[in-house]
Amino acid sequence: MEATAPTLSRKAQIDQTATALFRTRGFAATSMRELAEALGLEAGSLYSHIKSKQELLHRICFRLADDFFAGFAAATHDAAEPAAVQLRRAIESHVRVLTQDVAASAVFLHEWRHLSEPARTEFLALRERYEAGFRLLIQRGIEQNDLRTPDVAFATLTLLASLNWLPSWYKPDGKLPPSEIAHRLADQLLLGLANS
Amino acid sequence: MEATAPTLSRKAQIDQTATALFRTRGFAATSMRELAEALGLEAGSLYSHIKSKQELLHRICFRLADDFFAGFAAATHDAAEPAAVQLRRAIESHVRVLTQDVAASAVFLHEWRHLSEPARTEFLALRERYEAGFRLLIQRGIEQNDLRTPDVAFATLTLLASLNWLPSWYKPDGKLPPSEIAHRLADQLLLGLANS
DNA sequence: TAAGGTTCCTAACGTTCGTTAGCAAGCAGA
DNA sequence: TCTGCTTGCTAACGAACGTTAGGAACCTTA
Repeated sequence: MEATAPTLSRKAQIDQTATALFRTRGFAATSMRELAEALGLEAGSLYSHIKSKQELLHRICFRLADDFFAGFAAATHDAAEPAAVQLRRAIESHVRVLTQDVAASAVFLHEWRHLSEPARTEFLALRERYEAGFRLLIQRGIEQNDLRTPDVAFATLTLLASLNWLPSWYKPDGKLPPSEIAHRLADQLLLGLANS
Repeated sequence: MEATAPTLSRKAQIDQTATALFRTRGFAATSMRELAEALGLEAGSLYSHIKSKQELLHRICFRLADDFFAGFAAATHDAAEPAAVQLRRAIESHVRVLTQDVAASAVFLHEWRHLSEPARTEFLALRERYEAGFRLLIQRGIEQNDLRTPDVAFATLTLLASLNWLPSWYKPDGKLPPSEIAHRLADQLLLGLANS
C-alpha cells in the first residue's frame, strides 16, 4: 500500500498521522478511532504500538522542542560573532525547524496545553528558556549598538510571534522556498530593529 | 430585544464563563457539565438559555469579528488621511479590541476551527476580508511613499501575527495600559516598515 | 523445527459526552 | 386570580470516548 513510504516504522507512521490529525482537528477533538481509521486499522490495535493518546502528544511536542534548542545552539555557537548576526542565524534556524515539519510545529504551538502534568509545566519551562535565549541576543545586540528597541521583552515576544504565525499559512509546495522565507522574515524583523 | 437586566445577564453570564473555559481548556475539551458547574448549576439547566454548545462558540467568534470590523471602519473612516496614518489607527483599534476582552479574543483566534459548517467557512471569509483591509492600507502606504516592503502580503501576515500573539501574554492588570501597548506595537511594526 | 517479537483483530469495560423530557418554583403583568 | 415567562431541577437517552484483554496470524532468527 505504501509505495512512497519505504521503511517508516509503524510507530513513526502513527506519530505522523496523529500529528496531521491533531493539527487540523485539535488534540481533544481527535479520537483514537479516527486516528486508527486514517491508518487503516482498528482502535484497539493502536495500543500494540503506543501507551496512550497522551504519549503521542508528548512525543510530538518534546521532539520539536529538542529541534528548536539544537538549532538555536548551532546558530549561536560562535561566541565571537556579533549578537545581531547570531540573532539572524537563530531566526533562520527557527524558520527552518518550523518549515521542516509544519504539522508538528502547529501541534507544538497550539496543542501543548493538553499535555498532562507534569509534562505541561516542563514544556512551559522549556519555552520560557528558549525565549530567554532570544531575549539575551537582542539585549546584547543593543549593547553592541547594532539593535535598538524601547523594550527588549516586548520586542522578543513580537519577533517570535511573527515567526510562529508561519505554520498558519505556510504551504510546503508554495513558490517561496523555506530559506527565502527565513531570509525575508529576518529582513523585515531586523530592519525594524536595526539602528539607522 | 428586551433590555431587562435578568434575562440578558444570565445569558451573558453563560457566554462569559464559557469564553473563559474555552480559552483555557479549549472548546472541544470543555464539557457542558464543567461549564454548568462553573456557573453553579446542572448541565441540563443550560439548555433553558442556549440552544447548543456550538451556539456559544458561534456567538463568541462572530461578536469579536463584528468588533474588529467596526474598529477598522472607524480607523479608516477619513479617506483623506495618509494610508500610513490610517494603518496606525487600525493597529491601535485592533489592539484595543484584543485587550478589551482577552479571553474572547483568544477563543476567536484559536477555537474558530471548531465552528461547524457553514459558520466555519463564513468565518474564514470574514477573516480574509479583514486581512485584505490591512493589505490595502499597506499597499496604499507604499504608493504614497510612506511605507516600504518587498512583499505586501507577507508584511501583512507578519504584522497581524505580531498583534494576534498579544492575548497569549497580555494581562489586564499589567503595568502597561492597552493604549501604551498599542502605541509601542505600532511603533515597532511601523518603524520596521517606514521609509528612511 | 521452535521461539519470540510484531502486528492486528474482536469484544467489551466503565466513563463521559451533548442533549432532551418532564416537571416545578418564582415572578410579572392582565 | 390566571397566564405565561424565566429559571432550574432530576433523570435519562444514545452515542462516543480511551483503554484493556485475549487470541491469532505473520515474520524473522536460530
